[in-house]
Amino acid sequence: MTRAEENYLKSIFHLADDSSSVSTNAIAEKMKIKASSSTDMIKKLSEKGHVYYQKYKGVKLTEKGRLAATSIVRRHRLWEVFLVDKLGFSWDEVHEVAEQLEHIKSSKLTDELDSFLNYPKADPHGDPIPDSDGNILNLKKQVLANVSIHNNCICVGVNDSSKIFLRYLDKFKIKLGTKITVLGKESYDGSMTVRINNKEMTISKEVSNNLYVEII
Amino acid sequence: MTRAEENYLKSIFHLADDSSSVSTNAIAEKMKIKASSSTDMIKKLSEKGHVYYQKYKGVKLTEKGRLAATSIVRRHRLWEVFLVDKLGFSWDEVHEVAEQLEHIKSSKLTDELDSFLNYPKADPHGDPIPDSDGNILNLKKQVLANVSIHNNCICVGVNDSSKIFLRYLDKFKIKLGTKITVLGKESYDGSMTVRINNKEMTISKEVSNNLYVEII
DNA sequence: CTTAATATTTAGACAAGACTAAAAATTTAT
DNA sequence: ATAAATTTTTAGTCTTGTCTAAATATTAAG
Repeated sequence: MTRAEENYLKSIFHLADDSSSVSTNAIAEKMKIKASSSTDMIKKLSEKGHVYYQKYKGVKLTEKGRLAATSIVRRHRLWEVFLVDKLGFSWDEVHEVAEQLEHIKSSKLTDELDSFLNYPKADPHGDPIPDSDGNILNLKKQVLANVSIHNNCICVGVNDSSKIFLRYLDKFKIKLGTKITVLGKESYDGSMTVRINNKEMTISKEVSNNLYVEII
Repeated sequence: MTRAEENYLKSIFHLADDSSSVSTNAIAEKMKIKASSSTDMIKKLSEKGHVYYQKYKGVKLTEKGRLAATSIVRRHRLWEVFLVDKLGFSWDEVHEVAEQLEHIKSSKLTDELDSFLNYPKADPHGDPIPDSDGNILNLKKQVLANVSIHNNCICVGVNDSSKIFLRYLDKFKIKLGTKITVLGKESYDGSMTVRINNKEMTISKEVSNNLYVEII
């Protein structure tokens, strides 16, 4: 599997949440290449059994193709966690580097990394990390603002990755995996009282709208 | 700088310890490609100012080329340390994966990794890690067997990377950076009494011949 | 010092993956 | 239902990095 092939599979995967079919044009647009190049490669992927393809009718991943794609997504997201958690990258600096790291081929590497990171369930943007069999947990990721009172949840990502917001989070030591308990909500301004790191604090609607959490 | 170009520079660097010149044939042999391919690429590298090249006379790295080469070597060796120290790879499993990781381009990544690993001076094979300016510390790496009595040294690598030997080292918790004090030597069989991890032990000539250390 | 052996380069070809321009199929609109 | 607009595919070209076969330099041997 070449790097180019991997990128095509990944793009198709991202374009087709459900198992709907994707046009060669849509692929080209996403990958910022010309449609003719896309058509060419799709033919190759089809011959190799990674996609179903009928002229003018678009493509769908085969099971084999889906597995390859989730494997790439798994690597990408694990590396993103690594960069943020271990190397102190901010949540908006990771994508470009992870685009490169995702192509490193070594299943031992991927699995040891997973273990080293303590089997994270989501990347820093809150997107779920597929397991090594290609299963993707449907994280009921939601914005903190929507969590109702008395619920416990963990931080799984951000909606806003601006420097200012990330600095705010740093200041209060809110990061991936941080546990948050919702203690109260103020209907007047939407502000919220929460317990984070064993300290109570009040956060604005703006903040709670930009924090993704998963209820536990 | 393409991946292929990087591999050529790395090979030239490894072939020319001193600044002697390297034949296109030697490069081809090292890289397991044909001599004609090597000649072709050398011409390109020469045009780009990475090597000095005169037909039939071999090549030398320019300062620019040397800098690029050490940067690749730096990345390779840092990743090797990461794989062994953090992900539990054994010392003979790392090379192939590091060959891939060394091509990831992000100076932030390299420098943060260096910091995360606590600025290691040598990779798991005892080879020195260039700094970000391309300086290579001349580690006076030597086999433990040659260290004389009363000296303190730290383990910087192995000469034998067989599973059995590595298992032996694991058993006694000897790893990269482990401090070793030479307490005595037995001239009869070359065995050596040492203090490792605050415990005295005797190691055979076979072992001390296969452990690289640096005197401190 | 001339020839044989060896090392190196040149010339021409090929696969991968991209491109442009043109042709063909499909969809939309009248 | 047919022409116009749009989407998709085909055909041919280019670059990168490799190869084989042939040509040319260099080195070694008598």
